[in-house]
Amino acid sequence: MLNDSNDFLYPDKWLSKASTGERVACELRMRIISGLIESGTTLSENKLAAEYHVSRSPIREALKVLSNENLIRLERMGAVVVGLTEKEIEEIYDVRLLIETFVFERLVKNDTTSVVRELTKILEMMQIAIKYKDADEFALQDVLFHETIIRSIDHSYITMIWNNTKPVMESFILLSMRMHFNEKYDDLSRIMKNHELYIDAISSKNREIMIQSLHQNFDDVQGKVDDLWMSQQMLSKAREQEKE
Amino acid sequence: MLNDSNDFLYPDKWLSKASTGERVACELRMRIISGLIESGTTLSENKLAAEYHVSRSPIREALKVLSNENLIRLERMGAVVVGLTEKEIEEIYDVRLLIETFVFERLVKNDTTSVVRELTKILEMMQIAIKYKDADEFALQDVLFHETIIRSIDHSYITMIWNNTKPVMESFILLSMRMHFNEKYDDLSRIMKNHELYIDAISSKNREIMIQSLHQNFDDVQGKVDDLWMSQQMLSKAREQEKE
DNA sequence: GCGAGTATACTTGTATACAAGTATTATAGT
DNA sequence: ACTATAATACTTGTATACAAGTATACTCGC
Repeated sequence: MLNDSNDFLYPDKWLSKASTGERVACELRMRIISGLIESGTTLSENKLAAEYHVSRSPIREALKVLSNENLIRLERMGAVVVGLTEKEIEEIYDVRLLIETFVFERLVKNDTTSVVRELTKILEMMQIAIKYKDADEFALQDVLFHETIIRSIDHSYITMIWNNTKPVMESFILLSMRMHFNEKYDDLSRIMKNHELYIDAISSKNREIMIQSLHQNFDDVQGKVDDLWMSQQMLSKAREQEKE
Repeated sequence: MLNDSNDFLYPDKWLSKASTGERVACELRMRIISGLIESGTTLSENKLAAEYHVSRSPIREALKVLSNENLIRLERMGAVVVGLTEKEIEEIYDVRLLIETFVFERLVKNDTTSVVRELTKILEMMQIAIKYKDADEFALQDVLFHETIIRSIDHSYITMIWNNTKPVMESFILLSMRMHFNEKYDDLSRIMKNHELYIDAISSKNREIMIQSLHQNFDDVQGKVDDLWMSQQMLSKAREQEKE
């Protein structure tokens, strides 16, 4: 049932040390964000357990996780899928803008050389990922880039917010990258340029550049949002045609 | 074992519709924040299950919740208590400052009359709570005040952040209020004045007043932090003496 | 044909059972 | 006395079992 038409969506190697529950959460998350599971669908623990060939324990765990991420709503009977509309994606980026701005203000008060060094390393990794056309790796490094910045100030509650938004963000970026990677090289170089700008802002502690970079980043995303949105629409149309 | 010296810390009536897992989470949260469970302690699912006379299922659920709130760290063997130091409390208020500022910027773009009306109602409830010296009710309404503001902009990810920080904040405020309520009436009137200021800022859409109010609020908290901190120290000293 | 009431099937929440793995402790050998 | 190895006791993760509650559907009465 699960493997009828699609392979697993989430990269296996990222799940090496994950428990069954985490694996299910990742898989469900991808299926929800990609639109394979439509908004409004009601998920039942029993059915999911049967589909994934596991017991209800890990399923319950996964549903709790997804509920925290606002992808589903746990109700009396069943978990209804909230999904990710354009609105939610904008809201996630609101949050990222908010915390990255906060982090920047903290960051510039201290020595930033070690962070800059780490970020530069990640940037080079991203370059390699482009070279070998590895969309997943590129997405991973992209997320890691921002995570590195955010964790650098050692603020447990900012980190908490990051931890809660990261999975959705990561999945979203992953899907976007897979769709774009082979077509739009312009986009990729723009993303790279923007990340360089980001590093510049941090190393020079220049607020202006920072804001410029953040907005640029947001614009980048906006395009991806539209595309993902369109692809979801297409998927759902395709499904409707199947039903006929 | 559990009821040897202390009654339950969390108000029973707030748990009317809660599951066992939620109840355990609330109780453990209060015990951690109050310092009854010291930082660094390792909690075992089995022992907790035995203490609370429930099975491991709800305990696991509770530990996941507390882990999300950054009160414990789930490790290979056991969950180690992180606790709430002065640093963490400041960090929570960083986050609240961050999101309430964001919310204000959104709020002033729309009609605020209905929110102001709700807030005014809550303020009157707080006044009644003072009149009847009901610290718990006062704390509840205080938290509800801020929740009302935050939820008013209907931003799912800001709401998510609130949901994740609320329980700790609520417990913390609850404990603070219980300690202060009967001693410092000055504090209470200051808090009330500040909430009025908050409402003024929203209804007049005045950014200056808003910032003033937020900072005032933070100063209020700072005092409470010191006191709670001291009380934790006292508790831990008392425990050491018991051991002798 | 239609409405009320009951029965059934499915829901979650909690308890228990089991398996795999890890730390600690005790014992045996040097 | 000390080290190494083995055994034991305790850890989590997953599966299964059971109970209480809810929605649906069917049947019976009108």
